[in-house]
Amino acid sequence: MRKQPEHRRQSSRRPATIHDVAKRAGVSTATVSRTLASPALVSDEARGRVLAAIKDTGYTPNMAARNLRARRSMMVLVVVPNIANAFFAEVLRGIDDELVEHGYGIIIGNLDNRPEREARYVDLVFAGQVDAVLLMSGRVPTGGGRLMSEAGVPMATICVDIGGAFPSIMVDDHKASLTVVEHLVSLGHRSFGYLSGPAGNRNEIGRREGFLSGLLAAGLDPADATFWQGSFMIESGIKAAHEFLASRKRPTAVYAASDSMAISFMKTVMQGGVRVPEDLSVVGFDGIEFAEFVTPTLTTIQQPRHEIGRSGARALIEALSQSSRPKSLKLEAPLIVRDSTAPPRIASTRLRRA
Amino acid sequence: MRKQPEHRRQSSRRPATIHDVAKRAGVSTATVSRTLASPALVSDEARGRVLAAIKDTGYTPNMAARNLRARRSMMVLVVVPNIANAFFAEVLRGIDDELVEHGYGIIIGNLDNRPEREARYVDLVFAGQVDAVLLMSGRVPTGGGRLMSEAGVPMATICVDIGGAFPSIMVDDHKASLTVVEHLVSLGHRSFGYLSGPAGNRNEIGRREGFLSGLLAAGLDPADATFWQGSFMIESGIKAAHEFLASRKRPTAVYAASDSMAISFMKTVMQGGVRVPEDLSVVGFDGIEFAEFVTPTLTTIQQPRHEIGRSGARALIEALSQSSRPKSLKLEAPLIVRDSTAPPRIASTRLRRA
DNA sequence: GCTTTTCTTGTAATCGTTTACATAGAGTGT
DNA sequence: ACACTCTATGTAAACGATTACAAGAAAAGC
Repeated sequence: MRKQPEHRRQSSRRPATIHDVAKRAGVSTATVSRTLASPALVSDEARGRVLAAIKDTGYTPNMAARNLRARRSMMVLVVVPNIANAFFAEVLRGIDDELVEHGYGIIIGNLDNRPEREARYVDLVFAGQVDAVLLMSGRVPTGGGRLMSEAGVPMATICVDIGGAFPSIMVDDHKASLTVVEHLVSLGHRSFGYLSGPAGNRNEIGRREGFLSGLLAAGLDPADATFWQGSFMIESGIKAAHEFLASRKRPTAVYAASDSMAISFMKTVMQGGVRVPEDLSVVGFDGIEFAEFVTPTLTTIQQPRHEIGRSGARALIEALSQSSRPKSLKLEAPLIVRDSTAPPRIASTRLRRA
Repeated sequence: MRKQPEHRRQSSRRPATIHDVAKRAGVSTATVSRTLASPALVSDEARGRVLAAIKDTGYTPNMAARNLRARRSMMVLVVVPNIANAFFAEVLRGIDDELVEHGYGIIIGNLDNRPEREARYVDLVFAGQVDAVLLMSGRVPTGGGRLMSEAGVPMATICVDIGGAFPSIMVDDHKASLTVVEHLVSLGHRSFGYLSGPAGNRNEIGRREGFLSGLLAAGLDPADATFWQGSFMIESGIKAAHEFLASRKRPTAVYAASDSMAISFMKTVMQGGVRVPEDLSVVGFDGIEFAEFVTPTLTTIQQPRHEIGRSGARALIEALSQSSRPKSLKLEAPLIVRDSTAPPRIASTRLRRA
């Protein structure tokens, strides 16, 4: 069981270091470092030699060393509940756009909907491997008995509201829901169904309350509305649809708290013989790409996903440069009216095709 | 313009280091390090004290320091052409699943379809910030006059074939195309259309050749087929559809080299009055989630995206541990038959609804 | 009891940067 | 000619881990 010699990967020659450059240029490592970090401090002559040496050697500063010395990593951890979720992809793009501009990189923390995966990323943060954290999961990750938020790095949540004093960048759920109800009411609807998100979820709460406020504002009694318990996921839309089909009391408009539910709900009731939008109007929430491609195309609240990501990243960058806490932000989410909503049949038969 | 004192972020007390732990436990830093890396070398008694001290101080090893010393980063760079593309999300999940098991993290390199973004990630690799690279873009990233592949880190491409001696983990395009044609032929189709990917693209070439081979195998003349030049993207499906609608010679089955094109093609010809699958069968390639939700649901080749990601990551891990090159791999891609394909009308009217 | 082996532990070098401090030379003002 | 500022550079100490090597103590062999 002899020990291997320490450097065994000599096959690929090791990359040039600042020492190699310094030697070749005939200067000290300090001058090389300065040439890169603050060129004004270096004479034209020396700078020229250093740059030439850098080119010759193909030198790239070693990040681990730089980060160790500078005590920062130029990396941001983005915690996503499930990377396969199409909704997050565009948000990630927004984050990336902003971060790249400021020289930061993205480390993806994919929880894959398994809380036990949180620990790994808690460690990452405590290990100083990232300078800031953007959270898209529904709670503060924990692991080894500590909360990620205790690590002392700037942190913000986006898309979700996890309560507490946590800075969050998201859409105004309440306000968006209001516009949904207003739209449906203006079409002539009077009987509503609401397909909810998971009980207790803060986004769900905001959307539901907006829905209820909307009913009240229209002079309707929330008690007359039908409620189905959902989970934001596809399956719960199917389940609710079956309940809808089995029920005698059918609202003329259903508002689902997510597009996934809206789409699966719509598809399932249509298979049950219900025509959308003739017999039933359906509205979703999120504005996923899908929504434009289903038949009929889905009326929904468009979350400005790219903008959310970008704003979230920007909030972190600001907090980083001012060493302050990130600031919360509520964004506007427009209602996109498509083909899944129309005047109800009974109330306005004459208006159809007008 | 006075200089700031060096440590200005004293607001959040700095994290515990190995020295803090050593002092508290009354041992040397070497013993602390050994307690973590190879506990067998440490006496029970010392180990106990060290572990207690670690718990007390909340110590987490600093990664930058560890990486600097160990000359590795435990990070893998994944270069994606466009992170917002739903296709890649599931692949990423597969990659993540495998990497997490081996203690590696993911750094996302999002090119956002802009080649100028490549340089940043070339630097990252040369800077030793990642131990390996997984490429999903169509070419080897370049920047500052050097190729990413010259950095000497293990590298493989997944999903795509960029030619050369590059290890690739992907689906057998040729074989998959064959099964598409076989399926359509078995339904009774005799006249075909092919909606291609971008000219010269290696995946496109494989799929096209498979298509042609299939025709020949069925005793058909490829010269009778209709070809539309596409780009894998949505718009080119729409464009091809308009050409289809304007043409007198309409094949009874169209095979598109991507789902995006298949879906937009299908939707557009349907708006033009063509019924799918009654008048026209449509097949796609990729198996994106969408494909299941369009109307009619799309028959397509299902790329095992999760498995591709996982295998790609595994190939890298293997190469890393054996300090060898990653090995290429071709995966099976099944045909998923859905509602967009049916026997052609003319040829088999009697068979319909049978 | 003396040598040899085994087990623990500590010392200090190392990884590749950045940067506070020191220094040397040139320029400036009187 | 002297004191003083500036500019350009080098020296060396961090940053926080890992680990080769040395060394002391305890156990084992004869």
